[in-house]
Amino acid sequence: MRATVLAAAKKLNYVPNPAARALSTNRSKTVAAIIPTIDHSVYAKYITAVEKTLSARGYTLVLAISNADAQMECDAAEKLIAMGAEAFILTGAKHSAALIDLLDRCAKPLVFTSVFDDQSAIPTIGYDNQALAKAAIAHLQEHGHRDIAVVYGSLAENDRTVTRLKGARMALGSADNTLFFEVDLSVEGGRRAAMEILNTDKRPSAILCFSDVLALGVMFLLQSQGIRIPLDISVMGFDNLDWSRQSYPSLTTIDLPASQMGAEAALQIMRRLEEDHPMSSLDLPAKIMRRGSVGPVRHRP
Amino acid sequence: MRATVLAAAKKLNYVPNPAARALSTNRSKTVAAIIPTIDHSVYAKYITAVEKTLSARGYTLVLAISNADAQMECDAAEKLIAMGAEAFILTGAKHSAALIDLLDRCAKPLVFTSVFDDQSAIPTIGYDNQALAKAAIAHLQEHGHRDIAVVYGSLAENDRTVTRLKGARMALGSADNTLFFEVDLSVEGGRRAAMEILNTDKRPSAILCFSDVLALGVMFLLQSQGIRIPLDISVMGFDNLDWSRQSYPSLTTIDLPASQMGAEAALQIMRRLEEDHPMSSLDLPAKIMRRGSVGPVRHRP
DNA sequence: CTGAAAGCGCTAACAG
DNA sequence: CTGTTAGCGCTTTCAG
Repeated sequence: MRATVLAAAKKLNYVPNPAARALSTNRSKTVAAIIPTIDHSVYAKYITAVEKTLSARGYTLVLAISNADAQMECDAAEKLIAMGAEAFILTGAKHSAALIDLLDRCAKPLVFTSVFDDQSAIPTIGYDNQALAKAAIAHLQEHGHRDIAVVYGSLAENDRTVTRLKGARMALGSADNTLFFEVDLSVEGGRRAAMEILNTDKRPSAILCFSDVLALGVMFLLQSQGIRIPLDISVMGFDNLDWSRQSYPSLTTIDLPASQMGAEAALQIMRRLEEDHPMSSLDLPAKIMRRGSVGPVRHRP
Repeated sequence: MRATVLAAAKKLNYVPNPAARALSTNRSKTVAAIIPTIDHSVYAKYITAVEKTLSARGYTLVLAISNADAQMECDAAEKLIAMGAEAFILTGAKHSAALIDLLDRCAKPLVFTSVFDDQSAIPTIGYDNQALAKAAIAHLQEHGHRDIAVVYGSLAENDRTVTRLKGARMALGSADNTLFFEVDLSVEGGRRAAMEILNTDKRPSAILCFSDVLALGVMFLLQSQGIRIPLDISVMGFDNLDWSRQSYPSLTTIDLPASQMGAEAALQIMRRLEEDHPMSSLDLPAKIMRRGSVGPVRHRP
């Protein structure tokens, strides 16, 4: 009987109307993610994993782009609620109080990604940015580097960068021979930072970038000035983007578990939605990729 | 009266239920886009523009990723229809007959992007890949290059690449000293192609890549071998990704109107949906960015 | 201009 | 196990 009806439905090309179903069940099977920009491999990878994981179980991802602006993020969230999003995946741990309050009042399940924080009241699925930055500095120090420059994108709307910076500062201790450069999170930003670095009195022997994108800009500029990497200056990145292994020289960097993070966030959200399973923070493994752009410090002539 | 109700609604935090509205009006205000991968700046930019344009007018983008697989694309479209997508934006002009048939039967408005084709029955919003490839070859020829290698990603599921290749072949005429390399569309692919190129008997004086991503891999490999760009070999890309101006040397490439394309596609879809305005193909301007990676041919010693 | 009611297509609860 | 029915929250139509 059931079979005959199903067969007839198939023959008639019947497709259930999702709006009617959503209205009746009060479930839209839609989850929202808001990312600062799609135009960065690290977000692209993570969102790809979210989309795959969600759609494999019949859920739909709706995506909004905040341009790293807290106000835009909040506006986007309102729209997404109005569109029927059942849960939210936000990038980073710092968001406008209005947004958190809104999601709380609407009782929308919520996860933060790209960070791991034990203390957070809201579950965080990501990595320990502070520890990773510390590890990066330690890696440079193991190679004898004492004069290190740190390059990063805007601190204003990016708490991951702030946390990494804190970690780097801790690892560096009271060494005040460290140079810090805040630039645009872009290849051009990296280039500019490197230009400034070359103009300083005491050139650092290593440059740590909080994104491979910045590191690429740094490498391009150093090469254009005939500076050898890592012989003259070592360069280290963050993200482990696709090209970083193939670059010349290959880039020493930190591999972030972007895909795993997206999949886990999606999974936890769905379990929360379906079985009311409580969500919990997750510290995903990241690791240093030791490659060719970091070498031992060379003593100056 | 109207005002008092509106005020009360605001005070009570009333949000219309989108599912009920969709059910009642038979309109979801949702449009679907399917792209091969999100992890390529050129798609990321175009999708960002689609999302912005759509959401500015109260529409929602639902995104699916096909991994450049016609079957996955078709499956994704079915899901998207079941989710209530009202119209579709597909990348490229080549899709499974089943998919086109499906969208036709469901009477879903449809546009193709990333290509412009006068002859297409379905509106195409993009650029003339064949003409652009011709122009690229011509640009190299103007610099005296006669021995040219062409590097591109998989032809199997990418009609833009096929069209570009056709254009390049036409511009090259009967010159059979041209080398063609089909590789993975990645930095690693570019690296491999460059390795092969260096191993050929008669090294070309210029390498044209149908993506900046490939060009980056080519440049990395040439540099690792101590080959000077453009002195020893010229390199040309396609896409004009962010970093291409900052690379060392800066990459001569073709600027594709990715953002404009996304915005136009979204706009036409919405006009079609709202005013039944017929959609029409659009040939958007692309142009050669003359930069540092292409130089005059040097006669061999 | 305001108020009442039907119905969009589905699910869930309940009756036979 | 099958068949019937109420109702999800909105829009639209029609009556007052």
